[in-house]
Amino acid sequence: MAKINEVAEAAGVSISTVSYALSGKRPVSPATRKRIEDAVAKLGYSPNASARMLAGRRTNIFALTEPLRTDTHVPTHMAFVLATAVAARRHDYDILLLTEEQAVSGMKRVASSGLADAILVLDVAPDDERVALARSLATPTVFIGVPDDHEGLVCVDLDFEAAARLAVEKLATLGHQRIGMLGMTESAYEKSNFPPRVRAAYEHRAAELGVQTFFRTSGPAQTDRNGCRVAVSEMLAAGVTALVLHANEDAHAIVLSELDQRGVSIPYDLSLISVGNSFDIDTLARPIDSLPLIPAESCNRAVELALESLDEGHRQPGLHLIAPTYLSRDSIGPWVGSTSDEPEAPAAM
Amino acid sequence: MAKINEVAEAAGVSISTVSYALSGKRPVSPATRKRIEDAVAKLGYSPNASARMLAGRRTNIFALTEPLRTDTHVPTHMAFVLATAVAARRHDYDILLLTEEQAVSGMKRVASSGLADAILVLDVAPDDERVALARSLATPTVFIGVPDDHEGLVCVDLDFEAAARLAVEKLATLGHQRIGMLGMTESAYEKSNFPPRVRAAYEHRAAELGVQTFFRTSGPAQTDRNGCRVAVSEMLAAGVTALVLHANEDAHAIVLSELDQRGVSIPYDLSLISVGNSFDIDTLARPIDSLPLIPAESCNRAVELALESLDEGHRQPGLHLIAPTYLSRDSIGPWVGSTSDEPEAPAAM
DNA sequence: GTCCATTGTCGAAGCGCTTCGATGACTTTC
DNA sequence: GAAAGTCATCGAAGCGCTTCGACAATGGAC
Repeated sequence: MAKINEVAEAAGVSISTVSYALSGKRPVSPATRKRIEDAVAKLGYSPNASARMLAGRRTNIFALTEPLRTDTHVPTHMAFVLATAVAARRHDYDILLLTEEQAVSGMKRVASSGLADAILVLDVAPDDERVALARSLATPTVFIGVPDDHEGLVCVDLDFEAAARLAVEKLATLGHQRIGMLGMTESAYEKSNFPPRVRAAYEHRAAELGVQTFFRTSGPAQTDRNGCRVAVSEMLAAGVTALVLHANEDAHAIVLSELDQRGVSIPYDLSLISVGNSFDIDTLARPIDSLPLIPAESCNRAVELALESLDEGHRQPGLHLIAPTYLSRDSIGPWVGSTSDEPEAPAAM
Repeated sequence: MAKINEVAEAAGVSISTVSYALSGKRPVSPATRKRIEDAVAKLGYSPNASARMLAGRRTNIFALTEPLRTDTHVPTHMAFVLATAVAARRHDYDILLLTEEQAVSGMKRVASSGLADAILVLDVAPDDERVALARSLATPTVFIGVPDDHEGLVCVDLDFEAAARLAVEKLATLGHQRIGMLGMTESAYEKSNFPPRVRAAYEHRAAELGVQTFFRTSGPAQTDRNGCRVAVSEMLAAGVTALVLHANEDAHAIVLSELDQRGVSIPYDLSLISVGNSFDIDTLARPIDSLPLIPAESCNRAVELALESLDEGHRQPGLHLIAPTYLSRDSIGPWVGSTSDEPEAPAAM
């Protein structure tokens, strides 16, 4: 491992000139630069990370706190971890993992020892204990996900409410007059203020557009196979011609199999849109249109925000909502039922 | 962020005394130690990681290279990542993530910049490109998994061959005289020398014990639902009274559902043992006895080996095979069939 | 009382970089 | 042709620790 002074000697210049040539922070003449580059290549020089951190007061490391909760879908979680790592590397940053208990205690440690320049928070819970901690830390912290109490924090997430509205608009434009939403579990609507807001956005936009809405959860505390089936059948019975899904992968699969079993054809008998899904929609038995939560998008934005907040003072808390993107899989179509105001029995019932 | 000199001043001692008091590398009188501890507590002092790295020539960071291959089971992979992080923290080490392309290029970067003290290699392929790289690096590297060509490397893994032998012994002791193995995919037996060795160990030990063996793969290039079913039915037809599974989770599930469908009762009609499974055996429809590959075990050992190889010179390449542990789930029982040497048709057929 | 160990503490020299201010060597300007 | 400005480069002072050698102060051996 060659050191910077060896490069300087080999190139016949001073140490500082080598540093400036490599960082580009001050101009260096082309001739000198060439000699330095040759020396670097010849010696296989690579700056020592520790020395650089100490002198440069920047570690080029982000800590990633990610307590893998028991009810978290592992592949989705992993997708976020990987997306964060990729996004960080694009800006020459590495990711230090803080898992399990370290997710909290590690944040303190990393902040007080200056091991990381910023902390990225994954798998955010509505009442996350890392919220209070983040407020007490001097190290910039970015939440990927929005906790209920996000006062003073920097948070990134998909604009779920906009996604819900967009889904409603799509369906309304196609003539649907009765639509349903299969939501998350009941407990999700009690424990957090976020799912109710998505539901409210859906209902509010539908009301504006004169569309009648129905709503069912996908189970009491966790996705309930039978509950989902009943929910779907009830909404179909109520004359719903389109369904918005704001639920997990299991619930999607259950709905699809139930519809398949009933001979309900998508999109002819029923239009289907998923909002805020973080799993891969194309692995479903029948891929459907979606307004997905894309890990890469959230993580890129989070990394950018983390970088911004490194410039002291530049630290502006706030919610950063990502505009939803519509992914078409031909699962929605125009409403072709009776033109009466009171459609009673859809074809499939 | 208080610095060490502030602590020294507050305690009325020199900087070096503070350092020694905190590291314990030289004796410090109880009275002085107390004053220093008080000062540390009062100032909330926490040593600066960068400075410590530079001066101490140790980063207390392990790099973890983990390219998530497309055919890797994500939750299993995640279990290894988490186990590594936990094991590292127990020795006061943090984990730096090297994912995707960075899995290889990151190894070089991390090694040449001295960012990590050692590199841990996950998701090892038979012909892993990181093998050659590891040999060229001065940074100690530990493989969690064994590549085909492991000459000169430090590798940790379950002793799969011992596990296979142990499974055979268990069954032989219970009186089984015809046993079968459902192995991995065909391609696994062509591309790597490792699955064939497990098969060979199984066959060799059976021969020693006078037990007749059968063998089938679980598909050509990937687990094949139908292929597995046929394999099971063929082995049952051949009079097999016990089955050893050395396959992925899907294959296990397929075998169980096939047996269930045929009314084959475990362990009365058929004994079942899984060897080297890295998924949670208890999430199967019917948990079965196993000699599992336990992430925490491999990762702990890997971390210990990494630490050992930090003491220069102490670097002894070698395979470190972990003795298998038998996990009972009551899926094996004594052979109760005919005592004839040629059992033709087991009860379930 | 002298000599030698032992113990606790200190000062200073790094670790390998970054960065600031200074200094020549040239150009430009009037 | 002197004053002012540019440009490329250098030297040195850190960054906040660890660690080595030195050195009083103490205690025991004789």
